Amino acid sequence: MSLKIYNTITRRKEKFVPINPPKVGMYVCGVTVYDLCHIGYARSAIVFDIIYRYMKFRGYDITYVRNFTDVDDKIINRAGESGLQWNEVAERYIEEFNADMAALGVLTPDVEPKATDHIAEMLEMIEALVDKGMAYELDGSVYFSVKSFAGYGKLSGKNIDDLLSGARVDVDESKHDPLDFALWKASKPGEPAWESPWGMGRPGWHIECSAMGRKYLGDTFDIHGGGKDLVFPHHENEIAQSEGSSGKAPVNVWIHNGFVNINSEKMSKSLNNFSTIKDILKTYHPEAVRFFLLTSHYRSPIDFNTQAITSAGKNLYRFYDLFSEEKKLVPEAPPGPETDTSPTEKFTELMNDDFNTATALAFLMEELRRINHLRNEMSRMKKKSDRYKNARTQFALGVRTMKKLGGVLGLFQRDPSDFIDSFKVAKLNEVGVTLDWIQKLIDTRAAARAEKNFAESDRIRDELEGKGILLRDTPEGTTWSISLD
RNA sequence: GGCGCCGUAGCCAAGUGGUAAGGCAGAGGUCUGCAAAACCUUUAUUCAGCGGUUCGAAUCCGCUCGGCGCCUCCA
Repeated sequence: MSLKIYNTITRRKEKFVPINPPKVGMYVCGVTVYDLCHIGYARSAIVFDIIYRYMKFRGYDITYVRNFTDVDDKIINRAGESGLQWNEVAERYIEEFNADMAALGVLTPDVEPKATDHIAEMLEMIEALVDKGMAYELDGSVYFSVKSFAGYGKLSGKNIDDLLSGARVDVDESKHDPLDFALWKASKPGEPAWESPWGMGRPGWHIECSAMGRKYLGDTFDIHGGGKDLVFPHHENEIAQSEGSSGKAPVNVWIHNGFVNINSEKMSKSLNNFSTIKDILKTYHPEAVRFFLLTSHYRSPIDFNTQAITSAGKNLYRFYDLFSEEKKLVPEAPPGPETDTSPTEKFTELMNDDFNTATALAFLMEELRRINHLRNEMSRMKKKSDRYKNARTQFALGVRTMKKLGGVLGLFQRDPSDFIDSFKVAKLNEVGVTLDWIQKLIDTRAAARAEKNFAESDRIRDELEGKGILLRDTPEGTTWSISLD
C-alpha cells in the first residue's frame, strides 16, 4: 500500500518515492501580504496542511516550508494608499494571516521564510544566471531569458511560440523577448531597495521561491505545491530559474490545488467577488469550513455555497454529538489498543490515493454510523452484562480511532462540549434569548409533562423550535440542541 | 488564437476498463405520550448527447451540445 500523488508535471498519479527517506521536503507558495486572505487561500492552506499531517502520520520526517512574499508591487501600492510604510503593511497582514490560519486549525510550517530575509540568496542565484548567459541586465533590472532555457513550458504544457501568439503577453519593448521575466527590478525613489551589482533594486516575484526552496530544502526536493493558478507563470518560471542555475530539476512532485468558486465562478481580486476568511468565519464554524473543503477532491473546483457548507456543518456536528457521549458511556478509558487497525488501514488506503479526503471522510461517516449503531444497541443491554462491557470496549476503541484518523484531517480535536456549546452560544446570540430563559421553559415543560399536560408541553416545545432550539427528551432528562439549517 | 479541465439522483459529491461510495433533502419503520437525536429500510438499469474500440465503458477514442480555468497580480 503506497502513497500515490498526482504530479502536475507528468500529468499522472505516481508512486511517491522520497529522495532521502524518511525525510521529505515540501515547499508551498504562501501569500503576498498586502490584504486579508480570501477563502481560496484557506483551501490551499488546508490542503497542504493535510498533506503535511498525512506525511507525519505515515511516518515521514517532513520539513514544510511556506513563504511570505513581503516585498512586491501590491504591497508598495497598498502602502501608498494607506500611508503606512511598505514593511508595516507586510507586518500587519502577516499577523492577520497567522490569525486566520490559527482559526482554521492549520499547523504552522517548520520554516516560514520571508522574501526580504533572503535577498542575498536571490542575488547569488541571479548572478549565476547572468554568468551563464541566461539572464541579462537592462537599465538596472535583470531579466531571465526564456529562450535560454530549453525546458521552458514543461510544467504548464505550453510552448514558447504559442505563448508569443497569445494576446495577453505584456509588451515591453525593451526586453529581448516579451516572455522574459524580471529577476530583479530597479527601484524607483521611495521604493524598498537593496544593493545589487546592478544598483539599488528589489527582487522579482518568482526568484524568492527558487532561492528559499533551495536554501531550506536543497537543489532538488520532493514536493512543491500551490494553487492551480500558480502553474503558469510562477512555477514555470521557478523551474527555469532553479534548473537554469543548478542544472538540476528543482522539484520531483508538483502538487496544485483547485479553486474555490462562488456561484460557479472563480473568485478573484479583479472580479471583486471574493470572501475573506474572516467574513466566512463570522457565519460558519472554522471546523465546518474545513470539513466542507474536504468533501471534494483537492484538485477539483469546489463551489462555495450555503447548502453545501450547512450540510458539512451538520455532519461535523453529528461526530461531536457522538463524541460527547463518550464521557457518559466510558467514564474511564478501558485498557486496550489505542486505535483499531482495520479502520486505520482502510483510511490509509483511501488517503494513499492522491489524498482523497472525500472518500476518507465518507469512510469516517460510515464508521460514525457503525459506532452509533453500537451505541443504540448498548442502550438496550444490561449494564452489568459482559455483552455490554464488551460493546463498551468496542465503542471506546471506535471513538478513539475515529478521533485519531479525523486528526489526520485536522478534525475532531476539540472538546466535544466546547464544540457544541460554541454552536449554542452563537444561536442564542442570533435569536436573542438567554440560557436561563430556555432552562425555565424546559422546567415548566417538565412540570407539564409530569402532569401529562401534553398540549402545554408541546406548545413550549414549538415555541423553542421557532427560535431554532430543538429539545430532546432522554431518560436523563431534557436536553437541547440547535437547528443547523 | 494557444493550452487545459469539467458535465454522475432534487442538490453536493466519489469513482479513469469489470457492472454506480458517502452526504444533504425526501419516503417508510424502530424508539417516543407525541417529537427530536440515533439506528434500520428506501431513493440513478444509469453517469450531457450521438457514434466507435472492447467479452465488458461513467471510465478509452471521435464528434456535438453546455459550463469553466490558465495564457495579466491571483491559492
